Amino acid sequence: MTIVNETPADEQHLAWLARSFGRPDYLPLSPADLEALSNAGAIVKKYPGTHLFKEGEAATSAFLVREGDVDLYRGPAAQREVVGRVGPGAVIGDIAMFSDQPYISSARAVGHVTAFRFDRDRLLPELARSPAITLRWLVASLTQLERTQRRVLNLMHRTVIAQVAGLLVNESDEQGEVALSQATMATLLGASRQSVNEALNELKRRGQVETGYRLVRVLDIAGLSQIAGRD
Amino acid sequence: MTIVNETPADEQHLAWLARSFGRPDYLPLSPADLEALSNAGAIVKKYPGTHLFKEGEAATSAFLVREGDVDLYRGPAAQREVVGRVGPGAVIGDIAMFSDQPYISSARAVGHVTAFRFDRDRLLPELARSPAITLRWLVASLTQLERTQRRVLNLMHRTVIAQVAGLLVNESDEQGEVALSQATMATLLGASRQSVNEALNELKRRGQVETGYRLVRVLDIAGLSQIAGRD
DNA sequence: CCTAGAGTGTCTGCTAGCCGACAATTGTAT
DNA sequence: ATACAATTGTCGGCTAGCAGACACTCTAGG
Repeated sequence: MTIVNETPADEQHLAWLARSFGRPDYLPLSPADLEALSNAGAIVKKYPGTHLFKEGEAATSAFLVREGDVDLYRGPAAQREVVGRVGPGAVIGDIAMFSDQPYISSARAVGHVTAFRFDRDRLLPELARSPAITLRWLVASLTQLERTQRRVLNLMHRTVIAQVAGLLVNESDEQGEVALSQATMATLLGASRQSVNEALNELKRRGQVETGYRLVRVLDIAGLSQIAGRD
Repeated sequence: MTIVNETPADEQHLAWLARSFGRPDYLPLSPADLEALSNAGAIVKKYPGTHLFKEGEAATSAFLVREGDVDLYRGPAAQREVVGRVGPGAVIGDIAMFSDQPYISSARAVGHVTAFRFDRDRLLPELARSPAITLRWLVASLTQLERTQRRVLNLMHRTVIAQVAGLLVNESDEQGEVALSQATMATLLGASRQSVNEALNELKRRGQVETGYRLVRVLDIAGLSQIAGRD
């Protein structure tokens, strides 16, 4: 994880994917749906460090994460650039699969991961049989599209501090903590490490966050949300 | 059309919608599909200046433009901010309709417009009956999503000149002309009018474009594409 | 307990692009 | 024709944020 200040467009693409698709609320499928789709794939368990899929492979499957976290990264394994981490509820690889394109990132199990794997060839007929589910997926993807566009705006002409605030609001866990290095946050936002650092200092000065090693603790979500602007 | 240098986030959202959805290649439906969906709506003809839908209305319908151009704009009619123009093949309003949200923009016929109007209440059952079409729509929307994200990158960290070049490449018609004011282009890109002007001058200096009143003539598409970077 | 590698805190340029302002040009409606 | 509106062309000032550099701090692995 060295590439930090040089964040080529492709890295950021990934960052985008992560930010947009990694969101757990992008869950187009209910348990009932899954029941109906049980023929379309299978549950898979992955040991830490193993891959769900790799960048560049033909996208024959999509995955719905059930348990555990998955890192999305790009580039050769040796110098991989982690670009996002998704947890239970996330659907990954569906775009590539439906669009019949190679995966644009690699997905690697962080801890023990359980996921439902949809196989393209089996899923399509199944969807043709269950239009309601297809429709649900469609609505989910359109919602996602809308959200992505909306988010774009919030990035495009917002100051780094607003972006950082937004990221913290979205990414903080139950304890209000965000366990990301400033460099990673910078990549996620498409900003420079220095700028993120500066923004964080400002927020710290205002008493809205505390920072630590690879950690940011959110103290005032309301305040941050306000800074971030509507989302 | 005064608001030019102040381009609030919402305006740009619209710009995004226009740029992303206005693209004629976002056509998920073949004539055969339409035939199958003929129960889901009806063909409508609009006189110049009339509206297909207005911002804020409940999105009960989506439209597939058949003939003529449609302006997408935002704000009160008096001081409307045109934010994009779409032609035949474009599908508009589908996001709002499927997501059950109000339209985010108004759509107004520029010339005589023929369009197919999908009515939500009739479309949904119809889609349930024709899963293949739903699936096609899904794939189209995911492709669109992917494209949008990719495009985001090209905007996010590219210089204005690169953005302008990209816009020209995408938006030029058969004669290699783009009939947009610099101010509109600026809004579309989320840049300032002045910067766009400067970029255009640079391109002109290099002999890659000619400019006129509300018009840019593309002389060297290859060159522009290269400047724009991969898309 | 030490040390190497990762991450953080800061500083000094530097520049793209924004903003406001205003003149010059082109279109359009009377 | 002619006046008014829309658009283009340009300046100068100003600021956010990037790049490079470097010291300092934390943490994990022997």
